[in-house]
Amino acid sequence: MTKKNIPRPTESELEILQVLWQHGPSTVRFVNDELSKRRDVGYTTTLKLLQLMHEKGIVTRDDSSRTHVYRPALREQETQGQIIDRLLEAAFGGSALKLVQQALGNRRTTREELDQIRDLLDNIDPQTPPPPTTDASDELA
Amino acid sequence: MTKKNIPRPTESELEILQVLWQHGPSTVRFVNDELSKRRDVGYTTTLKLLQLMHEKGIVTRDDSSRTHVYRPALREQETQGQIIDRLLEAAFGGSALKLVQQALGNRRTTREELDQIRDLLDNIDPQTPPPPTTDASDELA
DNA sequence: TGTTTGCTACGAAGCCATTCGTAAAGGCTG
DNA sequence: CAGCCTTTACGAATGGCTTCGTAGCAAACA
Repeated sequence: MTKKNIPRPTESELEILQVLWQHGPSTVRFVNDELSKRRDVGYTTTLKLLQLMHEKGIVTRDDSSRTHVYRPALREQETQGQIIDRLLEAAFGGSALKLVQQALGNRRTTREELDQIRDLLDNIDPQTPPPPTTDASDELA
Repeated sequence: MTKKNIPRPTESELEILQVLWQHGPSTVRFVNDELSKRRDVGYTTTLKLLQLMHEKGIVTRDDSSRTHVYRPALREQETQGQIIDRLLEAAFGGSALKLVQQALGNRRTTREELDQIRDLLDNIDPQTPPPPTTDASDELA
């Protein structure tokens, strides 16, 4: 199954991916310890999750030694991008603007972060061609 | 019934909420027609979804006439805000900056939207006092 | 008035995510 | 060596989401 088909990580899987992204290749024990800092989770639960993720191709593992070492098979940015895509469609009607407004509006954001975002904005090439607004309001059913 | 506890809408429920937010109070038929523009969905499926959402308190309905009229019980901004909160925790380690970077970085965003975001930034009161930075970078596992 | 159409209610099935219990095996220590 | 600890592998139970089929009823229509 060398599928390009990237499985969409569940919420639990994302938690684990975050640990792996942040700390690099990790054992089940380590991942579980990290997760345990945030919530109650059994060791075998974490193990099972990692095994499933392995089957799905979300992580790879080195099982040459008895204690397996897992590492992410998905890159952080790509994955996050995908998630945003979904969210954009699912909850924001495709409007990145609305999403950013929400992310920044209802939240305490530091001046430093705001500045960083401004920098980011200045480095974006605006996509001049506004997509032909597919206004389906004239259709009927 | 009158639960304070706001249930977190599922993805399908969000689709429906979007229709209601956008078009106002709607019948099952109307919602289903809207959903059908995007994907294949049976009438009774939409009906059931709306009934469940009603039970959960996600929508209210007027059943005084034979054809019931549903309307959202959650406000768009609040709901979207909640969703962002979750996403922030689940996938972005709580960093709104990272999220915004992803939302804007890998995406075709129009100049107009970028300008609007700049306006938004200018109207945000930055949280100048970075609270006693709980810098966890020295922790180990 | 009898038929057809449209609507709601309900239940059940299928699928997936999550959690946990238990067993088997390797390795380490006393 | 014996026993304990850690690890992996499974299997199963649970619960939630989604979908659909069927039935009953009301309204509209010819």
